[in-house]
Amino acid sequence: MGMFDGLNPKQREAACAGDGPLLILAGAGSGKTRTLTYRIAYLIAEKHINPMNILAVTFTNKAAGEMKERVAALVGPDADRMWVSTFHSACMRILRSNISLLGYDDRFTVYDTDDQKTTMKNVCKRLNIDTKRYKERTILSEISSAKNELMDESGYEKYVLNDFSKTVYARAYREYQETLRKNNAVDFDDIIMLTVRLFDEFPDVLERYRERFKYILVDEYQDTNTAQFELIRLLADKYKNLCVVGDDDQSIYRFRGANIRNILDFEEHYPEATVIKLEQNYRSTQYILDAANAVIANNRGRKDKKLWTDAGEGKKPVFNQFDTAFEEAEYIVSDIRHRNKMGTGYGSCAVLYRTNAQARILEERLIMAGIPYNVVGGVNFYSRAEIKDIIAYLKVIDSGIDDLSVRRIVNVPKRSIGNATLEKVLDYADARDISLFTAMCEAQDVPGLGKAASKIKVFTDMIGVLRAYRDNASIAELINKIIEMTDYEEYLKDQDEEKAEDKIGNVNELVSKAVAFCDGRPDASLSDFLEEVALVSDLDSADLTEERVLLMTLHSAKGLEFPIVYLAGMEDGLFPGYMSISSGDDEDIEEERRLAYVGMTRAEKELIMTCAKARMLRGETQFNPVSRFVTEIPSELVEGFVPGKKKKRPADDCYESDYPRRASSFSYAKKEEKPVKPVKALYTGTAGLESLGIKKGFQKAAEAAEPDYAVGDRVRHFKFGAGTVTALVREPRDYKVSVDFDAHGQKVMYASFAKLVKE
DNA sequence: CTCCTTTGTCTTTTT
DNA sequence: GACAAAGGAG
Repeated sequence: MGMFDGLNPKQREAACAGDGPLLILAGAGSGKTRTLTYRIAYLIAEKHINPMNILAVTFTNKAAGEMKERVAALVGPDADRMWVSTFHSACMRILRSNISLLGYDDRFTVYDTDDQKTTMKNVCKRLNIDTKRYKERTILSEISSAKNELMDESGYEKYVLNDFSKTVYARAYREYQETLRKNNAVDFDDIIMLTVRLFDEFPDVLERYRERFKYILVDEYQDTNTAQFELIRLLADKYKNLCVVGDDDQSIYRFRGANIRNILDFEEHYPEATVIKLEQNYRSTQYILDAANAVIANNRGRKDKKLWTDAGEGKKPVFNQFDTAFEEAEYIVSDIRHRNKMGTGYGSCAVLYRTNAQARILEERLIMAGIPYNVVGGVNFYSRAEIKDIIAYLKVIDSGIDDLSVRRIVNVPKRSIGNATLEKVLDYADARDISLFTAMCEAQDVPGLGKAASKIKVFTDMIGVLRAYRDNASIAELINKIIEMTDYEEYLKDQDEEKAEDKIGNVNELVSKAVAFCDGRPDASLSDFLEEVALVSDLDSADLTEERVLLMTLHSAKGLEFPIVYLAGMEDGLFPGYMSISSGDDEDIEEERRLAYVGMTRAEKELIMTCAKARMLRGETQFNPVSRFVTEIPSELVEGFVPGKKKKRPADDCYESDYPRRASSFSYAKKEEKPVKPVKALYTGTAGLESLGIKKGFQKAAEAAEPDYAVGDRVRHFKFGAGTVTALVREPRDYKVSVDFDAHGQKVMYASFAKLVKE
């Protein structure tokens, strides 16, 4: 069978495995997507499965698009009839035709993170929840976790009975959910949870989809959360033709509910499962793989596997430490420029980092050096204010049920409709149980409005005109009409002359996106467009083919590969992040380590790791030691001096002896080490840290030690000088200390970072 | 009602 | 250090 000649024996075994549950453990760069694609092709071409009966699920739209394309290349247009989509868009499709069973209108909208936050703010106001004590974000993430665990508001209330500190969340959850329902909206997590509920409560619906999707394939299975797991389980339970592909070592989305146990316990869920391991790596050279293997080996409870390659040993990974983040960026940029002179294209280089904030300093240096680059991720295109404004207009034109959108645009641009007016209309709407927009249409009946009623009428009339206009115009034309009727460009210029140009550009970009969306599907409705927009991120459209250096977070880099990879900011406190260090939960550090593994295995030919001794973080200079992930690499596998590298120590008894020992944290060199200065010409030298009056070393943040000062004591801060302690509050992870500084006034800071010295 | 100033919070990561 | 939200003045 010629079709499968391009696969290695293991890949072929996986692609051509028989029916029943199948787990493909695919290490980084082992041809995972390729194997999955061929498996689908095998089902269609060899087993003559009707493509209609196949459901392939991925996490990103990009992955879905690529897979569909690749399958089409193998089996032809038949591929169009199968579902290849993300969890979210698959569920959206199911909900669109069935959500009325759950009591929602089938023209429901999807709230993004911003919308959720606004909603929660209103909820807190209504329930008199003190948002100083319970932040909207915290409440929302609690609700999100609950939904990822399939706990609806009633379930959560029961769960909370054992924990009174959480009753506030339970109240907020219920009110939040009611608000969403009133607005006929769902959030991201609802999309999955409601689909599961639909299947639970309506077995006939489930049965229909079970018959439809006789073959199910899931990519990146290690990133599924409980709700997604349950969804797949329900669908696959009848025929059990479930093929999942993943790598437990690349599970990096625990923070948003991914449950690594889903992949680790697959064989327990499906005892009859076939398991195939893909361990041959086609991406990197041996040194890089060895280094990555050495790091990930420090994690416990992983599926045993070891990547190998026949690509040759290649070059050793390189490590360099610098005095400041500025010098680090300088080095990376000059190294890229040097390589470019030697013939390496800019497009071959990628700089990966832990947090988006690190991009800025790198960008500055790249601009100065005149090197073309792209930053992937960061602020999502669709969450920019100007785009959200236009989308809100579209949503109101489309349905008007969604109060949130109405409130967003009612006074944008300024129409002299303020909060007081809005509150009156809102009261009127509440009393009658109608939507805000409907109430606004009856503004003349709303008591106490006075002149404001006519202002509202101008607005509702305009929406009316736009609605009429929509009926025989394309979406792009409609957007242009909105801009024209609202004088939106004028509004942007009034706001900020400088930024206006960019923003107008973005709005035009949205028009192009609308044109592209309608291209090839003339019957697409406004609702379809809005749905697409809700589920798409601009990560999906990132162009990786240009000859530009790419900057992105480690998370965004998953699934990609580059000849030259820089891992910047390899510092304990940044990567692994401060949060994961101080949480005291090993799982957190392990997740960060998997992230390091993902980063290292992106490199094909060369891996360059860098870090800085001092770095500006949250407005304060932080001094961090070399990342433990660097020190976990055996020195014979690294080029360059790793300071603070510990000697092997006798095993402590924290861990069972058959697990690799976790590297101990926060060991740092006691003696002064010479800074690595690979780029002598650029290195300007910095005064020693000590001269700034700072004690060297990283203060251990976990288990905050009680400060040796108390309220009323005189203390000294390295930057703010002398002051008096006015308050000392114990917080879960640290002491929060308030100091009244003689020269700088009142400051509140965390004790472990403030490094206050008692006088 | 709007504009301006001040204050506080934030930095993980995103479908 | 950046940006949003809240609060106060006109």
